[in-house]
Formats: sequence, C-alpha cells, structure tokens
Amino acid sequence: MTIQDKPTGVALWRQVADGIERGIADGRFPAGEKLPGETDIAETYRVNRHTVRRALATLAERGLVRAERGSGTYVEAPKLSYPLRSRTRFSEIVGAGGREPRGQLIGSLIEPATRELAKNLGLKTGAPLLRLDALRFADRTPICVATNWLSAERFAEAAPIYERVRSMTKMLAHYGIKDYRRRSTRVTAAIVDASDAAKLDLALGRPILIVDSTDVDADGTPLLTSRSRFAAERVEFVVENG
Amino acid sequence: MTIQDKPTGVALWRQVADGIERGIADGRFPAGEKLPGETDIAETYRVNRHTVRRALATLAERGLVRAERGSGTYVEAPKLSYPLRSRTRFSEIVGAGGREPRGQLIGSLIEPATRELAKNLGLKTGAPLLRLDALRFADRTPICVATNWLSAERFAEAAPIYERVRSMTKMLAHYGIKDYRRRSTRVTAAIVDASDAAKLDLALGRPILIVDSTDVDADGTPLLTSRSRFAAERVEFVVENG
DNA sequence: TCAAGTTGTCTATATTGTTAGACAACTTGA
DNA sequence: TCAAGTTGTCTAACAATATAGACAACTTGA
Repeated sequence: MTIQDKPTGVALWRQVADGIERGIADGRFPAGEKLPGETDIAETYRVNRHTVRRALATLAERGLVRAERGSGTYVEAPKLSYPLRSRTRFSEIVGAGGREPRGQLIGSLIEPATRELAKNLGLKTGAPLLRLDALRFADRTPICVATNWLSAERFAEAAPIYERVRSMTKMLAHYGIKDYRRRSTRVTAAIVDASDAAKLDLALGRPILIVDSTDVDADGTPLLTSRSRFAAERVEFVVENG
Repeated sequence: MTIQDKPTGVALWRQVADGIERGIADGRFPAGEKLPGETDIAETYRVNRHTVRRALATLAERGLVRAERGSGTYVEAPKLSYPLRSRTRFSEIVGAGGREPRGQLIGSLIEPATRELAKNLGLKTGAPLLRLDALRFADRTPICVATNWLSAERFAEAAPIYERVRSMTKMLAHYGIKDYRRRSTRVTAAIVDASDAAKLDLALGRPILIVDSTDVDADGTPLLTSRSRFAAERVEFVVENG
C-alpha cells in the first residue's frame, strides 16, 4: 500500500495496469516502443515487481503489450480495424485509421491458371495469369502479404504499373477501371510459414488470417482474384451486418 | 466472487459501495429515505452481508448514509450544493462537501473562435482557441461535462498540464495566474443528449443544467469561457444574494 | 566471450478481502 | 408486552493481494 494508504478497494496491480494503459492510450508509450523495465515501473509506482508483473500480464493477455524475455516489454500497435465490405480498399482502410498505407511489389511472374483460379476469373484452366505478390504496410508495419492473379492478356503491363503507383486501385484505374467491388470473401486462419514470417516480420508459429477474394467490375466481370495473409496480431476484421 | 467470476482488481465491497452511491446520486434512493436492509442488499448483489456492511461503512464515513441500529440505514447525501459566486472553484466546492473532486480530460483540440466565443474572450472572430473537454467527478460520481475555450496562443500547453494536475485552478497556476474570478454566469436547462448521457452515466431523457461562464483574471482580462452541463439530479445551484 | 540488463519462475510470508454462522442490542408496530 | 425486523459485534476459515528474495533463461552490446 503505497499509492494511497487507505484501502480503496482497487487492487494495486489494477491501478498499475490502468496507469500503463492510460500511458499507451495517450501516447506516452508509443506503439512499438519498449516500456520501462519491470523494476523501473515497480519503483515509479512504489510497488513490488511481482505486482507490476501481474499488471503487465493482464495487459499482455489483452494484447496491449508483449513481453520479450531478456529484452523488455513492448507496446503492441493497436490492431488495425479492417472492415470487410464489398468495396474494400486497403489504402482507404488504412488511411481511415490515420496511418499511411504503403505497398511494395515483391515479385511478379506469369503462371498458368489452376482450375480454381480459372473458375474465379472466368477463364480456362491453364490460361496465362499474371501473378503479383505485394507486401502491404500501415506506416512502417507490415500488415499483409497479398498474392494477386490477373489475366496476363488483359493486364500485361500491370506489374511495372503497380510498382510505380503502389496501389491496386490506381493500377486498375490505368486500365480504365473506375470502380470495382468484391464479389466474394472467405476468411480462414493458419500458422505463418517461414517465407511469410520473414516478409511480415513475424515470429514463427504466430497465426495469420487468410483472405481469399475475387474482385469484379461494375458489370460483374472478374478482374482479379487474390489470397492475402494478414498478421493476425495486427488486424481485426470487422464484418458489418445489415 | 459473484458479481463477476474473474478477478477484476476491484473489491466486492467497493463495487457494492459504488452501486449504492450511484443509486443515491440518480435518485433511486432519495435523500432521507431508508435503504433496503443489509440482508436485502446482500441478496441483490449476491454477496455476504459483511461485505455489504463494509460498503455501507465507507459510505457512512463519507457521510452519504447514516446507520440507525434497529431501524435501518438512511440516505444522508443531498444534492451537491453548488454555490454560484464570483469565486467559483469546482474542486473547492466539492471538497467543502466532504467529497473528493476529480477531473478527467476527455478531449482537446484547436478550433477557431466563433463570434460569441471571441466576444467572451476579447479576441477576434476566428482566432485559434484551445478547447478542453473535461469530465468532473465528486468521488466516483460524474457531476458535469465542461467544455472550456482558452486562447490557443496564450495557453498552448494547457491540455497536457490539465491532464496532469486535473484541475483548472492548478493548470492556470502553471501560467502564473494566482487568482481569477467569474465575470458572468448564465444558467439554463435542457434534456441530455446521447453523448453527454454516456459521459455522465445518465439515462436518456433526464434533465441537465447548462452553465455558460467566463472567467477573468484580477485585471479583468478574460482567461477562459466555458459551457458546462451538470446532471440536474446531482446538483443544486445556490445563488447567494448580497 | 562476457557482463549487464532483461523477463520468467519458484518459495515463503503477511495483509486484505470474502464468506459463514451466531448472537447481542435496538426499533417498530401490532 | 411481544414478535419481527433491524443494525452491531464477535469468531472462524479460506481466497486474493502484496511483499521479499533468489535464481534461471534470455538478449544485447561492448
């Protein structure tokens, strides 16, 4: 009992947890930054280190902080709230959260359509597809790896264009496509593989959200189909009902 | 552990005490009336009678209730008596009632002065104003939401300072303002809107008291102008004549 | 490679919170 | 006067909270 001497009915660990949470909320402890060490926190709150640990444990359970043994405890970025609606644009969604969207082309190649890809795009199995692999960021934090398949015939120059404009929406605009919408969205989850882990700067064994989707133009003609892998700890999908 | 099953860090007696205090504040337990018996309270909160007793003890210590052996426990606390005089300090007024004043900054932004605000503050229309929205408590009971406007140039750092000291008076003291007084006060009433209802923990449709005021320093220079919305059921303004 | 600094885990002890039961002291109204 | 209902007080047991110290496991940078 050092914060106040009279019993308040509010446990010390709770007071410490609330104090730290307030610090995160108001930016005294920015996302990604290291918190003071447990010993330091214990000292500033004049409380035992175990009490601080309990406070941090509740915050970690809620995903607000992440402890790294031997290194420190870090503020987790608040999850990006990602609405799943028919008009889904990564750049708009990220921008709406006050963060800067960024895309980076990490690979492009031509490959023949599997049966499923062909079905999604309304093409024949084996038709040539342009595959674009992109890494997408909110500010400097990688959010997802997206693999997009488009008709190689219709969108022959898509790769260099995407590389320049760094936005799917703008790239499609180059082909005269003013608007498009999501025809289908399927969400599942898995454990990240080594390749994606490296791209997303994610520890092995962490969960990812996998979104399979197909975008169509105003007439319903398929434009592209894609599989995106999101770092689960950085996003939160919001399904809007109604 | 019956109110919730996970440990919350808030003692049961404290939760009961807060619940009863809320009931007194919002009129479910009017001043002078008898509370339900300790056994009844224990039953409604699904808690031991001793726990209720501890809750009542803390309320009694603060003068909110008075226990009469053999008869019952009665509500003491009348509405917060809030004198409207030229030297009006929320913290002093609440403190004088034996309750603990508290302030919480709920928002701050820069906005241009409307004609009326400019007039109150002796500035030009459109001048940059710092707007501070604060929620003020007596103990744990929200009393009013106050929107304060100050010159953004003169009080550039007011928001973080207020956040720290949680008192308008102390914040102004940081700017070397030792004393100030109320130049004008206007009182009206309305029905609470949804936003204020949530902040004040007030049911929709309940009345609020609206106070528009301007504070000036010893020389008569305007310092801040504000609009406060009080939960009508929790305060009683006292106008002292003479 | 090593030292310093970090989080993770264990044991132990004291204090506070919560429940349970019993009975005393008192008030109220029939 | 008496029964019912109230608050006051006591003992007892257990759970949750808090402190203390020691050491392991790990990361970082010199």
